[in-house]
Amino acid sequence: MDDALLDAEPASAGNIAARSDTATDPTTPVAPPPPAATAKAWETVLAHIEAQLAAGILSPGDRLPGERALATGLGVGRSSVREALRVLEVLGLIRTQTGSGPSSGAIIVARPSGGMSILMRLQVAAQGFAVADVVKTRLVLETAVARELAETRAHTAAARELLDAMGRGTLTDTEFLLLDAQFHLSLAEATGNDVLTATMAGLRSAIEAYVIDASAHVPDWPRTMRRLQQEHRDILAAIDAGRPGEAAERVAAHISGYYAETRITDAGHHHTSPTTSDRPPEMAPHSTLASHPALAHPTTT
Amino acid sequence: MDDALLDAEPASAGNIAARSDTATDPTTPVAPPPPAATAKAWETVLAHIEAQLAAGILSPGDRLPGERALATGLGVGRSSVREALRVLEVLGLIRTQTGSGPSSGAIIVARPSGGMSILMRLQVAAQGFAVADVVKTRLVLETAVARELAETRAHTAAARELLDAMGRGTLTDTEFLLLDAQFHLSLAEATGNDVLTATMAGLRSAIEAYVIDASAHVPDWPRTMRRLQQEHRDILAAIDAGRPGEAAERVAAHISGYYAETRITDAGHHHTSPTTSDRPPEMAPHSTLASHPALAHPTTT
DNA sequence: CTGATGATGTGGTCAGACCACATAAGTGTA
DNA sequence: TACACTTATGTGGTCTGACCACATCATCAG
Repeated sequence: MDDALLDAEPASAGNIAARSDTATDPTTPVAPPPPAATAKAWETVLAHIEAQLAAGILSPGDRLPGERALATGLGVGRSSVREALRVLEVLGLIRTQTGSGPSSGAIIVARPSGGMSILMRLQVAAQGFAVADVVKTRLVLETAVARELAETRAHTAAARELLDAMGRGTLTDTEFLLLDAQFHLSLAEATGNDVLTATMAGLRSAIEAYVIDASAHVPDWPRTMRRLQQEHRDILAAIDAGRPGEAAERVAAHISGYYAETRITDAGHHHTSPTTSDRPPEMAPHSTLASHPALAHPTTT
Repeated sequence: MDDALLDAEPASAGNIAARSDTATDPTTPVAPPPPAATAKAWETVLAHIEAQLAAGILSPGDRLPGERALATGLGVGRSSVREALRVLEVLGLIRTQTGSGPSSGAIIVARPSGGMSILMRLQVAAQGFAVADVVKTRLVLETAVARELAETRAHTAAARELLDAMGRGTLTDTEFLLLDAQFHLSLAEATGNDVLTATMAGLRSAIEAYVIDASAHVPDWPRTMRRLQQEHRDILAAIDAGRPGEAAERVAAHISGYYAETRITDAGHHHTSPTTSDRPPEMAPHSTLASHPALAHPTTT
């Protein structure tokens, strides 16, 4: 059955980004430059795998053929295969592992949160996304999440546990904000909507550095922390009580309140208010969070 | 000034995923295996570029050092550099071009829509995203878009032009749906929120194949097309008249109505209603759209 | 039956070599 | 001098071959 995974050009044709060069088949008369320029080798590989995913030939849990087999099967070099696999890995579609045995090689996983996070994080870093827009979008989504949870009386056990964890002991700002992120994410997860959950995870990840950095500038952090914690309790109470309108309002106030207090949305984009300071425009916070490797595939989802 | 772009370990330390091996600097005492296993070479490259983006050293329009320079500068092989650059390219952060001169090489662009699209499209293909969840999320976002546009009386000229284009002449289903997608996207763009716009583009792209496929099963397509077109006009009218509630309601009805009619949301995920047919579970539509290369970076944004 | 030991196959990485391409510099004319 | 042509030069794109570390599995001695 592995043969199907390597069929580059099935007789039925229609495969995207087929490579006519380097192919040993003399029947196809090269086809001058049909639509656009010739597809790049790594795009061929990516298209091939995407087609097999879309056709259901590959499903989560399945193993991809080895890099060498894919290369020879598609008529490309192994390095091109690797570039495509690297993309798939970062997007959260496959997981690679060295060694031998059933769990080695590239395996389909379909974990979108990691890819969403790195995408949004990098776009914010590269000034493609304004922090203010990230916050606004999060506001829209999380308000809808709270409303839906209240309407459906969804299970919020995970959120409550995180709420309790935030209440126990004295936490540093970073520790609290970590739990805070998990709390908000657990609300999204409670909807059962994976798209929503992954998007929320990405949005949060994109501005995480800014949030943490801003907490240092809050005058009375313990007081702010207590207020946020109380707001969390109120939100959860409104959800559990089945009051959609109140839940949505409280979420909106919670989010916009914090960002207004910390003025996070003032930083980090092209059209930024220039009145804040005279440093080189839009310096990013820290820029080096030790716990922030290039790929922080969150294990949350 | 290119020197800064190659500084792998600035004296201030703190760089993520620093590679102590192959480095010719004997000052750093190797640091056994600090947190986890050694970072992969391509992660080193990615982290290095991300750090420079976050620090503002790299901005849109800037050129990255050449692949060979980057490789020697970071002490990795060129293939590892390429894997990192490939990821950045797919995520819409850089654009590469062969040849010489100022427009060649890798250039920071920060175009998020393409990356968002391929991410969501692949996740749907790999069954990480349920089509129903994509539609639900789109419903939430686009409802908010319509409400905001009506509240702010935003400019909707682009949307109106597309509306007119959809009205002219007789269009095939595919042509109409293409304009339909652009119409909805233009609404998102009108908000000026790039995050929202990119997300909407990704969501649409993820289910585009399903939408087109489903249109073939609509019994009376010209009638459906006229109805959709009328709904478009009503939505735009509500927005231009500044009636947020009505605009939001009409958008919600428009979207959920179409997907209910075509039953698109019945297909394409793990927990799918098994009663529909007895084909191999969840066959994707077509799976090969000739106009659908692996990377369809939309030029819309 | 058990434990050590090698064979096998995986991804991860690097070095080197080409190619196609686009610009820039040089060269030759008119 | 001005213009056309030719030749470097440097870019990404690709392939090949070679290692390495690692994890499993088959083998074999005890």
